[in-house]
Formats: sequence, C-alpha cells, structure tokens
Amino acid sequence: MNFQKRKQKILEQLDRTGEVDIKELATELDISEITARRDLNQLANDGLLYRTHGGAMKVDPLAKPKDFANKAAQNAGVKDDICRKAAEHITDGDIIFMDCGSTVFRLCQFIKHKKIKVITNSLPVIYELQNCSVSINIIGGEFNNERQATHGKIANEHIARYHAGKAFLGVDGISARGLFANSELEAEITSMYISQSAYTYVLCDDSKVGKETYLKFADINQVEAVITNADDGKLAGFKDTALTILQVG
Amino acid sequence: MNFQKRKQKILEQLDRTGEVDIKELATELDISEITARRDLNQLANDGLLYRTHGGAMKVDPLAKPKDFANKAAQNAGVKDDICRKAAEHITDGDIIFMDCGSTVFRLCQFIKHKKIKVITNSLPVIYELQNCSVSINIIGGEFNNERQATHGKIANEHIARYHAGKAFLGVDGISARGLFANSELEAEITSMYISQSAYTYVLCDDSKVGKETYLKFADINQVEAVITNADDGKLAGFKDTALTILQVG
DNA sequence: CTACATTTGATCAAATATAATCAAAATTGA
DNA sequence: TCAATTTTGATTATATTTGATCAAATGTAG
Repeated sequence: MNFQKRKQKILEQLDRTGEVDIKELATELDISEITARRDLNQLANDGLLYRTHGGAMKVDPLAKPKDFANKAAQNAGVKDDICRKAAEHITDGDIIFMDCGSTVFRLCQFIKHKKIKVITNSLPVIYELQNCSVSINIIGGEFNNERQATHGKIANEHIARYHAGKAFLGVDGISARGLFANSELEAEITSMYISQSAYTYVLCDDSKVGKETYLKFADINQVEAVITNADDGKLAGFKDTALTILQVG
Repeated sequence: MNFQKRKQKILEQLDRTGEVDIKELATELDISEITARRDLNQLANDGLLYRTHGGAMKVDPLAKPKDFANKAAQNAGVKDDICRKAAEHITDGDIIFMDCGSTVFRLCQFIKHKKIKVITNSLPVIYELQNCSVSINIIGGEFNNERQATHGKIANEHIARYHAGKAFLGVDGISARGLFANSELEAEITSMYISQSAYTYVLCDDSKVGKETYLKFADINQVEAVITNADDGKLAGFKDTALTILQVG
C-alpha cells in the first residue's frame, strides 16, 4: 500500500462520509498513526481536505458558476484524477498558463492554496481563483461567450508578452502526429501558450487520445508531457516520441 | 466530535432556529458547558454569531463585510438615477469604455439589451454583461482582487490599442480644478480611458463633487460631461468650465 | 437596593494529538 | 549487487483540547 493508493482511499472515504479519523485510518489502511498523519498533512497541504485535530474533513464544496459547471462535471472523476496529478507538478513560485477547457478548469480546486501566478483567458478559472493565494493575470481581448474566454489577435499578443515555466492545456485530439483542435481560435491561442512556456502539459481523458480531428495545429514534439487516463494500448502510438506520459487511474 | 464538526452543527442550528443555548448545546453535542462556551466565543470572535448570556444568536446577514455587491448597493437609488441618465446617451452601435467603480457597475442593467461593444477592466461588469446582446472586450493584465479589476502597465497598453466613442468613468473626487483618485493605479487607467475616447462622461454622486482627494490626475477640460445628483450650489464651481453638466434626481 | 441564581473567565490538571528526531525498512538507480 | 534516497515507524518532547473548580461578573426577583 503506497502513498498514491492511500491517497485515493482517503479521498474516497472523505467523499463518502465527509470525515476521517487518524486512528481508524491507521487501522483500516494498516499503517501507523504517524503515517496517517503525514498523509493527511500532505493532502491538506495540497488543498484536498481540511485538517482537524485527530483527523480531517472534506473541503467545502463550492458553488460552481453557470452551466460551465455542468460541462465540467461530465467525466468529473477522471478529470479530477488527471488534474490532481497535474497539481503535483505545480509548486509555490511557479508561473503557469491555464487555457479555457473544461478539463483544465478542474485544476483550479487543487491549486487554490498554492502561491503561484496564473495567466489565463478563462473566465471560470478567474472566477474560481479569486480570493485565494493565487495571483491572476487576465489575458485581454474579445470575449467569446460560448467558450467563456478571450480569444483572437489581441489575446494572442497579450500572451506573447509573457513567459511561463509551465502551461496546462486541453486539446480536442492528440496522436503521435500532433495536436488537434475543433476551431481556429482555439488552435491559435493554444499554439501561443505552447510557444511561450518552457514546459507544456496536455491534459486529456482517453476519449481524446488517438483522435485526429479538424485542425492539426502543433507537432507532438512541441509539447513535453501528457497527463491522461488512457491505457497502454491507446498510448502505444507514442512509443517513438519524446513525450513524457503521466498515466492516472 | 472535534471543534470543526461542532462548529458546523452550531452554525446549522443557529441558521434553523436563530439561537442556541449553552446547556442544550452541551447536552446535544455531548460536551461540557465550558467547551460549548469556548466554541461560541471563538465563533463570535470570527463574527459568525452574536454571543449572548447563556447562548448565542444569529448574526444579521445584512451586516456582512463589504463585498462588491454591497458596496454597489450603497446609495443605490441615486446611482441608478445617474446610470439611467447615462444609458440614455448610449445607442446601438456604440463602442464604450466602462471602468471598475461601483457606480459605473450599475450602468450594466440599463444597457444589457443594447447592441454595443463594451471595453472594460471590471470583472463584475463582465459577469453582468455576459449572455446578453452586448459584446465584451476584456482589458488584460494583473488582476487586483480588492478592486475586482485589472490594472497596471499591460492594462494601460491594452486600452491604448483601442478607441471608443464614449467612456463612462467613476472618480473619487471632482472639482473645477480637475479629477482626483485615491490610488495611482486607478488614476492611470482612468487617464488612459479618457485619452482613448472621443467623449468622456464622469459618473458621480454628490459626495464626490467638490472633493479634492489624494491625487489629481486630469484637468477638468479633459472630460466632456458629468452626470450627478449634486445640486446647483455644489455645481456652481463649474460655471466657468466647458463641462456639460447632466443633473438627475 | 439587596439577595440569590446564573453565567462567565481564569487557572490548573488530565487526556489527547502533534512535531521532531532518529533508526529501520523499502525503493530506486546505477 | 551495492549505495543513495525515500518512506515508514518508534520514541520523546511539545502543543492542543477538554473539563473541573472557583472567584468574579452579570442578570433577576423581591
């Protein structure tokens, strides 16, 4: 029983009962109390639970804005797994880009407590990260109501003025041949994110893996890592690429 | 039963019945009276309830600290009058700037149905105008949580790239000698709005008229009109200026 | 106002949880 | 395989939480 596995079980029970107890946890997971404590502390540090004396409680479920929440809720379990993994790669002091997809949006909950700078064109992300330790830089430009984000020439130029250590991006399709998008606007801004960040993570669930849709906008070697729940079979195509693959679930 | 959990239960009961009693609390939560007292004291200290002898009462929900909505609600009647008048000057096809003050925010309700472009640095304005006939251009840059808006160098440069027919701005003070602001950030972005618009309306209630506070950032002849509820006496100082004065109320 | 009951805060003691330190065990990478 | 690193657990010291007692403050009734 390693840390990752315990983490899952703890979060699972927390989700079910709303609370956990150090002593019970130690018994159930067959670990010492101090290890249980260490686990809880780490999870609390990642903002995934509230630490209490002798245990922990579920973190407040927050009211999600508008219908975006519904779309974001589709496949939420998998997306959360992906984002939890992504959050492990974000540390205090980081400057990161976040794009406007529903997957990337779910990353917010895991980074709220971190002392980082987020540059984003996504209104839901902005909304979610106000009033917390994250400092926000809004990408200006024409606002697209459907995507709840800014896009276009001015937005692209805005991004071009910044550099970030990491970018966390969603795509509509990814294969060994490159990254694919369903719209030009989306493709352009994603390209810009990639070019202005030192290290790019692509976040996508298995439905996007192997999919080559509409518009190819980047080669696979332009991004550094993909975080996904796809299985080895689906990922076999990436064998010959330099891509770092982070599997979850 | 730890403090966090008791806190939940206490606040829950408070919300239901409006009050709690030390003795009952001690029995129900199976804690000593002194612990119940300590809990109530701490919650009172956090402003979550009113401490009374022998128990506690629900705190007045209207007395919550100033979030933007409340601030915007202060003096709402007057501000609405001012904004209603301002809206009369906005017609389909207009491109307008709106700044991030609480007065200008109330203009939103009167322009929702209009077919115009709004360029703004105010997050509340953006929220208010989504999903309606107004097309939005967001001014990018670093987000200031207190003001719920973007400010700074990049924001100013963003504005510099656009021109609008009209600007609707709030100020912290206005007199025949010029416009005044309580912060440099605010002053700079307002100056930029003025210089990039053909016609500038200043929206302010009578408390701002004649007030010369902190930082003067523009001469009075740089703006074209002021919309206010101030009376003739307060406005007498503007007699010798070219300013168009639109009185309401 | 006085007398009485109740509530309260302070102090202390006991129980419990936590952090710190260090050693053992497991994992990792050559 | 061995050495280095990480993870885990035992021990001890520290901190927190809780409850009991009691004097002081507050509220109530006459």
